[in-house]
Amino acid sequence: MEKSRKEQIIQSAAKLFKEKGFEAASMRDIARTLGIEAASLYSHIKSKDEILELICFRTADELIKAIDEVNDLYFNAEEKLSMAIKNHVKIITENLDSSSVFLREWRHLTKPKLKEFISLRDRYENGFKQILVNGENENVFDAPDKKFAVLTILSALNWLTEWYNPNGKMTPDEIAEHLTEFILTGLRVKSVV
Amino acid sequence: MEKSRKEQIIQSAAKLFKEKGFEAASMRDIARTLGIEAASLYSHIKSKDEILELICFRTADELIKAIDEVNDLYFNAEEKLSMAIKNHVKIITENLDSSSVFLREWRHLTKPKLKEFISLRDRYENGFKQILVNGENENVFDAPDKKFAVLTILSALNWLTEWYNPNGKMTPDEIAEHLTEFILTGLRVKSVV
DNA sequence: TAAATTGCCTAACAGTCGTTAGGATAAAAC
DNA sequence: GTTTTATCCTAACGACTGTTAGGCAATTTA
Repeated sequence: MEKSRKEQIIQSAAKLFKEKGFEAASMRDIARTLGIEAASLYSHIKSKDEILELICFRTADELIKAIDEVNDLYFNAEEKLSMAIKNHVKIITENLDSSSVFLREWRHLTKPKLKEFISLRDRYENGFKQILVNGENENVFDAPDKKFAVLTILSALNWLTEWYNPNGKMTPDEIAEHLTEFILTGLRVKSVV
Repeated sequence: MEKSRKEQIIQSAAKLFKEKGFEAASMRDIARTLGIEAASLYSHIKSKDEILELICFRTADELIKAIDEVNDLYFNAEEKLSMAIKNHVKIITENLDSSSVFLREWRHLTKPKLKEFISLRDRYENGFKQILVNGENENVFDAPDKKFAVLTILSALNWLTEWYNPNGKMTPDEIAEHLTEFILTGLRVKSVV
């Protein structure tokens, strides 16, 4: 069975929102990619805003589910961080369009939903923060300013949407490995033990 | 002497483009913040597109000038990287609105200017890449995939526009220091030498 | 003092926007 | 066989978009 019309609409919209931005992509643009008229979209969705909400909140839910799982399943902080990064990279690379919209276009969410979204995002960041606290207790991480560290880590992960190419040489897992290595040990030459 | 009207327009536009996005911010919005009519803007600027171009290319020029200077003035790779990061943070934090537009809204540049912009951005990235090559030759950096490393570093720097608060506790220089430290040595506990 | 320039105005343009109303057609469910 | 449901259509709405034309008043220059 192929995807429901609604799902097709959301997918097309995500691609266009990514390419042109939420405001610049019109309902008529979305309709055109599906070979129908703009008015016909409204048999499947309530509004343009609703499409954006669906895209943003789905991705948010997926990320939160992943970080909660990691914090539940693993004990070791290094392992936790490594898994969290792997999951993040996986979710982003497997849903490039939605992820870009999630990261770039959430600003266009309207009032009540916007607040809800931001609190979800904060919750995700706290999941990462928790890992850093764990790592400090285990004496393997050194990050005095946790919030700063989390934002720096996530920024490195999120920029993926700007340059990741599904046809490139690196697989998502390789990217995750590189990033983990980079985040853990930085640029400096590793001393031979 | 206060800023020219043109400069005021660009500044107001940058703020609005940052807050609402390029497409969502209208000429009437910009005019309103200056207490004039939208049509009056055209005594000072050619088009909405021109405003975006001015914002994007100014920031690009400033960044490129800074990286070229660093590569000219310093020899030591670690010092170079540290200075490059410091300059980047300085430029971004001192021009938060323009920088956000530069990073987020450049997609809306139109055809010929868009290409020009991308090549400037590439040139900036190459400036950083050069530093990593230096560091490898000096045997102080270990980054097999230079492009990957540069993108990861820049992503950490660029996310600043998303969370930096001029009224926050950290000064730009402190932020730059933290970032340099993070990029150089990562999260891991530093062994006592 | 006359001429030119600057900075703004009102009015309007052609086009696009998201969305609704109301109806047609075909397939699925009862 | 009738009703429901899904999917699409045309036509139109009011609002808003970037931009131009043409003119008025004040300031600066010659």
